[in-house]
Amino acid sequence: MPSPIPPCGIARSASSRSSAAGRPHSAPWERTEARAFAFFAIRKHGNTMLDPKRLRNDIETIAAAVGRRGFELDVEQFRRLEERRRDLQTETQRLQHERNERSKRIGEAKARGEDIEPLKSEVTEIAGRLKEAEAELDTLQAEIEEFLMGIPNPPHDDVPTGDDEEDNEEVRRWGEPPAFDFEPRDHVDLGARHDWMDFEAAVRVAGARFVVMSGAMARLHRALIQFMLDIHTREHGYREMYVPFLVNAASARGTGQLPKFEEDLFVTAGDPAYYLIPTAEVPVTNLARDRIIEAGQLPMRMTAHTPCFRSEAGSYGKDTRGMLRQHQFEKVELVQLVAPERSWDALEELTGHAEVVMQRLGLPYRVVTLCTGDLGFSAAKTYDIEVWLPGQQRYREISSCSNFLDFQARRMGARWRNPQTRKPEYLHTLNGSGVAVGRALLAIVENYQQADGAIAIPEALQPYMGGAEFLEE
RNA sequence: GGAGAGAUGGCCGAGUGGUCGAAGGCGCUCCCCUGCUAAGGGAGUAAGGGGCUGAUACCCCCUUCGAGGGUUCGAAUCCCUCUCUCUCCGCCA
Repeated sequence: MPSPIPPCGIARSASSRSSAAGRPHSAPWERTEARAFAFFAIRKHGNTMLDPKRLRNDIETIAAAVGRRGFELDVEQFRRLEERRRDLQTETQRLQHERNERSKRIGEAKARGEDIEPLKSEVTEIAGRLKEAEAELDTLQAEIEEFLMGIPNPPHDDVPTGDDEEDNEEVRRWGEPPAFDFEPRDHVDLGARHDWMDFEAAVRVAGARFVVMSGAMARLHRALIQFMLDIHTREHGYREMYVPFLVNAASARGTGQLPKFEEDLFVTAGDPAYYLIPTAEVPVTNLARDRIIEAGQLPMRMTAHTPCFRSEAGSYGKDTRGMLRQHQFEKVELVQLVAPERSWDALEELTGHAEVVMQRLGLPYRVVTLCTGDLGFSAAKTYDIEVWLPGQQRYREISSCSNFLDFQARRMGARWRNPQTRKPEYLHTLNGSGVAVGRALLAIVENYQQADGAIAIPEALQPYMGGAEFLEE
């Protein structure tokens, strides 16, 4: 039976990036959403973001790995909880068995026309004890879930240990920062020409962290989107997707925005609430939620252009000038769903796909491996692509490419059927920006600026701009 | 917004209180037959969790028929609440 999901696939994660180290996490049990999800996880998938079996068998290794990201896993606490859980669960199941057996016997006795009253009172007594045991077990399991939910994805061995972006490891550079024989301006100054970028208008219409673009600049923005989508669909084998920009809570949970990072999201007022997507990763990766995908359909490579909405809570005062950090921006996203053994290769490929965009645009960039302190909560490894910004004289993130292994798949129930075992198993998810449109735009403006304030158009983009070599009007 | 119907395994679809984890079909796996192909015959085939174990092998057990709660000795089946889907009407594109 054909899956409604088209064959294709890559993924990324700016959102999941919201960090393990950066933000103080509130304890899960302090939030009702976390509790609700804990039950959800138990009932729906019976697991959490980490493989519970692996935790039981090899908790020391996991503790050491997440310890590298500054996360202290309380091994003793876990063992205590687990021991109690095992006893309680065994007892509960014993009582359930007892009840089932005796109820069955009542049915048989009744069929024979015997007196069933004494049997009934017996089962009633068992049911009473069972109810208590079940309630206690529920409470305990919720507690364990809360404990597990707070554990980040153990970083891959390759990931350098570090505190913040200072400790990220440069992998490679491409291109040379342009040498200007004049003082380069930033995109805010350059964008003021012809009202190409109007931040004041945006404040009147919406507020801070928005932009209004007009004329050739608006067209350039649109051209970039077409350009990127064409590359990924025609050359890299991705299927173009159009997806909802508002998602339900289950999807926000699936990719990890909820429950921990709710304050990063915009939410609608109605009931049920919708969440404005902070990245296309959310609707696209969730296409696989609660599904079993046939092996022949993997790898699934999907690309989507979407707006992204972020509250940017906690980044007050950061990057307030210009359009580097906005509440609304656009992105062409790459998402891949792959068989587990393929995911590390897929991460290299996916990162390469994003790099092609940079190279075609002639934008100097470097690739860094995020250190443990900068790594997003759900990612096992992330490459950031950073573009050179003459206005800031430094490299800034323009794409973030991550392998989540089975971390996301586990919590959203995204599986594939392993031909070897014939069993459904969790698949691996990846995603990456290919690339952020707004940031690509301002990178072009700054890197292609002329002494007189004119902006040249990268050659590869000219066909998308009616053949023009400079932004006009 | 008004009225009605429905939600069952990878998919379709039976099933109105016990022997139903669930008929049948499709799909899939293995075997047989057929000189390729097509067709045919047989067997098997839900997921999650726990226990046991060197074991992701057997075996035993528990849970799950949209979600949650209730009635009952016993619930896919009865009751309540919620969510979603479909059809018709209205409304708006």
